[in-house]
Amino acid sequence: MHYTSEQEYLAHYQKRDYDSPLFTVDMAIFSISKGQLQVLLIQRSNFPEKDKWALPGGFVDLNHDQDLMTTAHRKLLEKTGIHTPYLEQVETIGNRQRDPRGWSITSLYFALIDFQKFQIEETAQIEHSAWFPIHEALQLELAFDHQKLLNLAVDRLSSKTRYTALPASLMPERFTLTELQTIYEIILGHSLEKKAFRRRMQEAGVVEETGQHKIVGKRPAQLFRYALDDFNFTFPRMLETPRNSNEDE
Amino acid sequence: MHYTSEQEYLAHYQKRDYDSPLFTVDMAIFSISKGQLQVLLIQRSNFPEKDKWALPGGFVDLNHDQDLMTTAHRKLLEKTGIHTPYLEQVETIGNRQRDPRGWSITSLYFALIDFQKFQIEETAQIEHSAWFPIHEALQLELAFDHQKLLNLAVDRLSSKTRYTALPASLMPERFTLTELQTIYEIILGHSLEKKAFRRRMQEAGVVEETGQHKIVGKRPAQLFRYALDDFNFTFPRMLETPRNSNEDE
DNA sequence: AGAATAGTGTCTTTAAGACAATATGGC
DNA sequence: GCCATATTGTCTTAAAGACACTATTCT
Repeated sequence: MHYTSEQEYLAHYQKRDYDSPLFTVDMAIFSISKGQLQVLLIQRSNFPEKDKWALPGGFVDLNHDQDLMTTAHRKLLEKTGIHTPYLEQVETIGNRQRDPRGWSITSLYFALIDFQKFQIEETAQIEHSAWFPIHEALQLELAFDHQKLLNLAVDRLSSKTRYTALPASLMPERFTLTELQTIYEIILGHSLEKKAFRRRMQEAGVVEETGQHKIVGKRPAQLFRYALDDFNFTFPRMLETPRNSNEDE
Repeated sequence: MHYTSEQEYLAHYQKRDYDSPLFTVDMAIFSISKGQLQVLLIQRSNFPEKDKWALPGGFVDLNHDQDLMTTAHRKLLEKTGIHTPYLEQVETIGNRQRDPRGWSITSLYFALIDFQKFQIEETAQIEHSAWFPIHEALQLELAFDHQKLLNLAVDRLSSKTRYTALPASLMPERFTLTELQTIYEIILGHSLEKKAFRRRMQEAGVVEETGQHKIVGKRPAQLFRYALDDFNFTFPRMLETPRNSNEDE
């Protein structure tokens, strides 16, 4: 059949003229608690890969989702009850082997959420979900290729931590610089120089003083807030690993 | 129906249980010629968006493509006859508006190819294709959301040029440092300091001398080759824009 | 006063920018 | 020798690391 106008073409067009692979969105939802980077996993209640732990994810809702980001936000909301944190697309993986049902594609997103705000959404929660420290999660024999996906997300997070202000999105509204530095250190897996860290954050204008203080135990600490619109601020240099320490291994 | 084993589940599983969006791979194929960054566009011979210029792209071949990267390589080969350049996934865009046929998703890749090696593949070439300088391409009213896609690819390329050795993948086997610097300058849109550029490349061990020289006209220049395995080397600092120049605007 | 945590002073180091000076080969 | 292009010397600058020192509050 030969069409002579776009209208005519679209009138005759049927979805499913082309065989289309399965498409899903998967989420690596990160938070920090107990001094460790944690990831939220769900235990699958259905085949395939029933009973295995997996990254939360699912299909696009063609009727309700405006775009992929919406799908990711919806998944996040379903699993955590949280609505507005930082979401970033990591990578899209597609091949014939990753799912026993055949050719399938997933777009992987990661989310960074403030642990204090958070509570697992129990409503209509068929599947178990739980937080795992990253290194435990990676030893869990996850469903599908989710170990690889989780590694991709962790790598992206730690690499961006070296040159952006992204970890600030894990913080509550107000926070002390020591708290922020601790978050950086947890993600990076090594310590940072206090003076250098504070200078970097303040001189770049990434954080600003609120005037308020937080008394925890000893000397009260100044409370700061994030001073920029988005979390994609890039520093002109990478953070280094401490110059003496022979790296962990 | 309730299944009790993965085998049983898979035996009854049918594709198309879920409505799945259209999925394509689109390519921003870059090269450098005549002192400008160029992109390869094709003129669509079919509906929708017939006759408009577009990024080359198409559906996954579920029977032959191993994974998405293979699909991208295949598209590149079909359009250019070239087989092994640098390919990188930029982003995956999916929403309801971008294609008149409904919800659709595209994974955008970019390729960097050595213009000297290249010739447009005329074999079985139904669609016209042509190279355009980026700024011309962006004024062309491209099909679908391809202007947005092209912008994403260009942004990724220039941002990675600021802190990686990626542009080296645009070079032939052997090249002079002046040639490489020129490529950087074209992509970035501003000049770079000669000494600083050479120091950066050589001290990081990104390039190595071949011992050979190239006599163009005046003093012969040393020929270098790329010294690393992959093109993802990251420098510890960003290139700056020249400190005096008040930027272009 | 002593402990603990917050915050600063300041010297060193790394790698980039600026710019002038030198080197080489064609004509 | 003159010109153009390649290549190097070396001073300055930006921003990070190291590390010691001061400040504030609690007990």
